[in-house]
Amino acid sequence: MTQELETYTRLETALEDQGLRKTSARLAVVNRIEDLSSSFTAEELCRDLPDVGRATVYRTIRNLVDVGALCKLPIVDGAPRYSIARNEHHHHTICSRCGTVGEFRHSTVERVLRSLEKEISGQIVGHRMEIFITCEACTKLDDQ
Amino acid sequence: MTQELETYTRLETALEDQGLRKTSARLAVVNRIEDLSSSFTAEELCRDLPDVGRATVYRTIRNLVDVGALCKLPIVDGAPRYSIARNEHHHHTICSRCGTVGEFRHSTVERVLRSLEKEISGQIVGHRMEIFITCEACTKLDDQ
DNA sequence: TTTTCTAGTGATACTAGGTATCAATATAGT
DNA sequence: ACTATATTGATACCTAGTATCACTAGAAAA
Repeated sequence: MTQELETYTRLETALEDQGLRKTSARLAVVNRIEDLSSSFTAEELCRDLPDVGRATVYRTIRNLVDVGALCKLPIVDGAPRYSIARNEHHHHTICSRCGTVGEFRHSTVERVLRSLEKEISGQIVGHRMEIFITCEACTKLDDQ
Repeated sequence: MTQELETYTRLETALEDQGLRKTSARLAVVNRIEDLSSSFTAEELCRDLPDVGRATVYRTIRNLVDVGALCKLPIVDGAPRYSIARNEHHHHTICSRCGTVGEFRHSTVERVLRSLEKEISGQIVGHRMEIFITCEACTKLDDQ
């Protein structure tokens, strides 16, 4: 009984929890996502993994989104970007230059929602908040 | 000099302000949008206006979005929905059943942003907030 | 370890949503 | 009415994503 058993990554675990087989194709997708450490589009992932079929890449992404391991961020005028969900409930920062996605939590957002309940007709069932930024790396590029 | 001069709608005015010709195709698109009184997708508009070419419908929508007369709301797993922008700065409610879009303004959202500036690395250049609801009409459908 | 059953794969064809092209046409100014 | 040019819309094309289905590989039983 070694530490090896602990080396399953959180995405691998997400697959297991779904009762999905750990196939070489799925592991390739999952490993690539974890190597990226940033957000990505489905097509980018396909390009990075030419030996995995497009259909499989899309299917695996969908599995991971369904189980909550990935967030799918709709992008106006572009393909949705995916990022690993690190916290239970959170919001995103998106760099409008390079597309890098970050996470933040803020209790005030939830408080805003409660106060809005009165002025909104209908029942609130969810919300989404994104903050568009110029990230530090892109700001540095400007300064040069 | 009659009141007739006042009958330009806000979308017609938006076209004029762009220096765009008021062609019959564009007026058909604009009138249809104003008749709708709700949000719509580009394809819905094409279906409603079979005599206007698809390209023209899409072009006109793009013009109106560019000038700020329409809001383009990205929808996860679906075509973006458009709604007339009635207020300068606002956020949207979206009924997750029927897609109806509403507007709301809330000063607290802006206050949240200011307090977030400290904990976010990079410069905030914009934001977006959407509240997903079950609207009253859809709630009534449930009750039956 | 081989067999067997089923989940998974990936090439292909397809769909939806949207844009570029370009000859034909409508618009607005003279 | 004439003319210059903005606009149109049919067409072809593009990107993103899904359905199909014969084939393959994983996992569990024998």
